[in-house]
Amino acid sequence: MAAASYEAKARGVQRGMRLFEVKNVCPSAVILPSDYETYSLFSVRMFEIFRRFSPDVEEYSIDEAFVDLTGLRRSSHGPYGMIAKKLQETVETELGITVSIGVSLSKVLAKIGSKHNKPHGLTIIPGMDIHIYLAGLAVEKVWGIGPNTAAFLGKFGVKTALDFAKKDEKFIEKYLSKPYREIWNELNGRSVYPVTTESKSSYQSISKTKTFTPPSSDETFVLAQLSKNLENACIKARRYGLSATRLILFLRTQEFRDTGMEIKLSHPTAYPADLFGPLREGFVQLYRRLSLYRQTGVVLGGLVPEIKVQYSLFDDISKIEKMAKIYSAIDRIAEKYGKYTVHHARSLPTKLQTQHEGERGDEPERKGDLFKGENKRQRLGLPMLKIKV
DNA sequence: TCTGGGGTCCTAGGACCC
DNA sequence: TCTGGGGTCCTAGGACCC
Repeated sequence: MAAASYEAKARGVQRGMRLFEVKNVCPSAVILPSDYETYSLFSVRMFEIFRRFSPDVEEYSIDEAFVDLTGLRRSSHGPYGMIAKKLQETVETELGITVSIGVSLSKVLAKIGSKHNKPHGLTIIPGMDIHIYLAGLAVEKVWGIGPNTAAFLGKFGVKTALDFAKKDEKFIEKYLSKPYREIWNELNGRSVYPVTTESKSSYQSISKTKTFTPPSSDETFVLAQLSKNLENACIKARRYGLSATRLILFLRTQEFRDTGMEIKLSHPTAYPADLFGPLREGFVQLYRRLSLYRQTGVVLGGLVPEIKVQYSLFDDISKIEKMAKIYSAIDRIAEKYGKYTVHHARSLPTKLQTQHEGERGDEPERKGDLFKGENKRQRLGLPMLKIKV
């Protein structure tokens, strides 16, 4: 389970729960498959609204952004809080969704503000009030501070965000690395993280993993899972016009022991046919017959734009071109008839083992299961959007 | 959080070179 | 041949985020 409504959360549903657990805690829960396409449409519209208020918008994730309001009070004829309020109202009227906003001197403080009051919150943290908001906040709730760092800081009596902010520079320099020094500055109202406007150029890596229940020690089955991971990762890479120069594969056992390895590729590629060989070699080294595996994963790394791929004198160009043709045909078929219309025989043995009920299938069940006269968007009850194509 | 899936960045230490 | 100093690049792994 990836996300829960506020109502579900109130009844004890938590992020990362498995579906049967959700049903145990909250039998009346309505479980829906995710619909990334719709989220993306809202996301694009939301960022577009933000940009009406300021040109400096950092699209941080699909549902979050940083907006730099510095210097805009003049043109907006009002304080920052008022600009934020207007921004919030605009999103609500145009998109029919609520957003929570934090306004402060730095990104880390703005984040704290945005989480302070949800949903539909608007929290302004001026410099003189920083301590108020930090005092009641556990240090691990601060953006960038996780359980490990919180545990470490706890050894020095640092429990709250305020405890951390008040530590002197000598302590910070002595014990903490760059990211935490930066957070420390941000908490003290000194902005060190810029709002970066330019959208992230591209992926650094593409990964595909899959957990299967029950766990398996079947060599053929586990390798097939990896092959399928690889195929899926390659599909995504090709969609973004990227080729990989490294292949990482890993296996996770029932006991959550991970083993993995990285393989450097002789030339950049996004074709499974090029990668099954190395994948298999890696797998043979990792696989232990007596282990029970619950997850496989593949990461394509060292991604380079397809265009820039240089072939060496000794590469077989005609073979490469043939491969390109085959895969572009496969991609077109997949687009037209669905993802798994055509796939490699190597991935076939994933069907050896029936998956437990209630586990995710390859596609959300709802897709295609529409009533007459319905389309996906109407069914979700979404407001009509003007979609730029 | 008794454990789903997809990402990013930082750092220490080794390899290699002059 | 051995030793010392310094720079760069790469990799594994850690930590964190949505």
